[in-house]
This record gives sequence, C-alpha cells and structure tokens, in this order.
Amino acid sequence: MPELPEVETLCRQLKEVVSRNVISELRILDHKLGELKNVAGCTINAPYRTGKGINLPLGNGTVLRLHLRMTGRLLWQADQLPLEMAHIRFVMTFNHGRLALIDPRRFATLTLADDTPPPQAPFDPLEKFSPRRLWDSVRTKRLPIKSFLLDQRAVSGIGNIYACEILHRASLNPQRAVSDVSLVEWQRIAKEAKPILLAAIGCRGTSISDWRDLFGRPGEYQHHLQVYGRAGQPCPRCGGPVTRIKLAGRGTFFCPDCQK
DNA sequence: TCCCATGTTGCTAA
DNA sequence: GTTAGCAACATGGG
Repeated sequence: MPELPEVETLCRQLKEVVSRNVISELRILDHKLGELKNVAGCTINAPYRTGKGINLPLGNGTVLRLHLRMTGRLLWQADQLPLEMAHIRFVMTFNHGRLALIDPRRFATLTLADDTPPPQAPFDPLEKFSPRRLWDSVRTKRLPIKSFLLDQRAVSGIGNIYACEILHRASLNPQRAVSDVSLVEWQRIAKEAKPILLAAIGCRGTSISDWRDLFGRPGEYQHHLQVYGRAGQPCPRCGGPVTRIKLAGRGTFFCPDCQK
C-alpha cells in the first residue's frame, strides 16, 4: 500500500534494473487491467514517479502508467524459476528477468498514455512546498488539514501514514481547519515533511503488512513511526497517549497533548 | 461474525 | 461551490 517513499523506492530500483532494456513480452493475467497492445519490443527508458504513480516511458512517445493503489506490489525475478505466488496480475518479461505485479485486491491500474507531463498537483513536498503559497491557497477552505494533505489534486504523494507522521512532527492536530493554520504552522509542516519522506525513502519505505521493495525486501521506516499504528502508546515527544480517531473515513493517529 | 487495511472515485445530501 | 459521509472496487488478516 505504497505512498510517495515506497513508490520512489520502486522507481529507483526499476531504474537500475530495467532502464534501456527491451520488453520481450507483457502478459496480462488479470483482464480487469485491460489489454495493452504494442508494448512488446519497446525499450524502457528511465522510470520516474509522479505522485504515487510509476511511469515507464517506452521510448516511442508513449508511457506505461502504473498505480498500485492499496495492495499492489512489483517484484523483480532475475532467475527463470516459476513465479509461484498468488495474485500475480501481469508479468513483463525481459531477457535478463521478469517484472511481476502482485495485487491481492486488484485495485491497481495500468494504462498506456502519451508521454506528456501528467497533470501535476500544485504542491509537492519534495519540490514545490512553499509555506506562503500553501497558506495562501487555502484561505477560504474549511476542510481538515489532514484531508488537505491527502488530497492528491492539491499535494503530491502523501498518504495516510505519512500524513499522520508529518502532522505529529509539526505539532498540529489533524482536525484543524486548513484556513485556520497560520503561516508559521505551514512553515513547520513544510520544514518537517521533506526530511520525513526522505528518511522513509532511505529506509526503503514502511512495511506494516504487505509492502516489499522490488526485490521482496521489507522496508525499515516502520521502526521510526511516532504515531501511526501506535494508539494507546505514549507519544515519543511528550508522553501523552497516542489517540486514534476516524477522519474522512481513515484511521488517524495523533497525540492530543502536543498536537494542537 | 465483525472490523480493519499505506488508495481513489463517484454519488448524495447538507 | 464546499464539505462530509458513504459505498464501491476486491481480498485477506486479526
């Protein structure tokens, strides 16, 4: 169930493994993904991430766009042993190995599109995260700050785990209305978001249940989580009890004592 | 049996 | 127009 750090991890690993290699076959095993033609024979250029999306440019002006949604995983297998795991949704074959999509819940999507820059969210926590522009853009909105961070049309790549962690590090209550967040508080969010995401990338993501990297290894950032999944445990900063509420339908973890 | 799940979209209603 | 809430997608784990 990948967010920005997990997708970035996969893109970096894909870059090492499949860049400049020719796809000899794309076998779609789950027809819910649709049929993709004219992919075999194409050379993959450097894979890149947009938000939580994985892009495999094919060098002929088109790009394969993969979104893993909730339970999608990619697995690289360099040997010729049979792929025996359950829920394999496609297998992309190269002359030096195979790339498989594993997706129990079948929410992942795969599309072939023109390789034009996809619509970008105005804010990207690793690139364009100007506190003043953020503050300015939400003056009239009443939605909770956490809902805003999760809105992929507004902010690129943040999901439920990292939204909780960023708001904790910035000492902000996830329920606060965005229009009520001060410029100084936006500066705190901007200051905290990037190092958290970069640290998670450095750990190859957060493995709470399903997540594995391209080579089947779990990530390590779950050992660094401050609030996510820690209901009832003491807040690492102030010792107050980490609390779980439901916000916008999502489990939300925060410390009411130090997140105001 | 019920509730939960790292995501997104679309509907309804206030 | 905005926002909240919910169902849907489909499956597995506790």
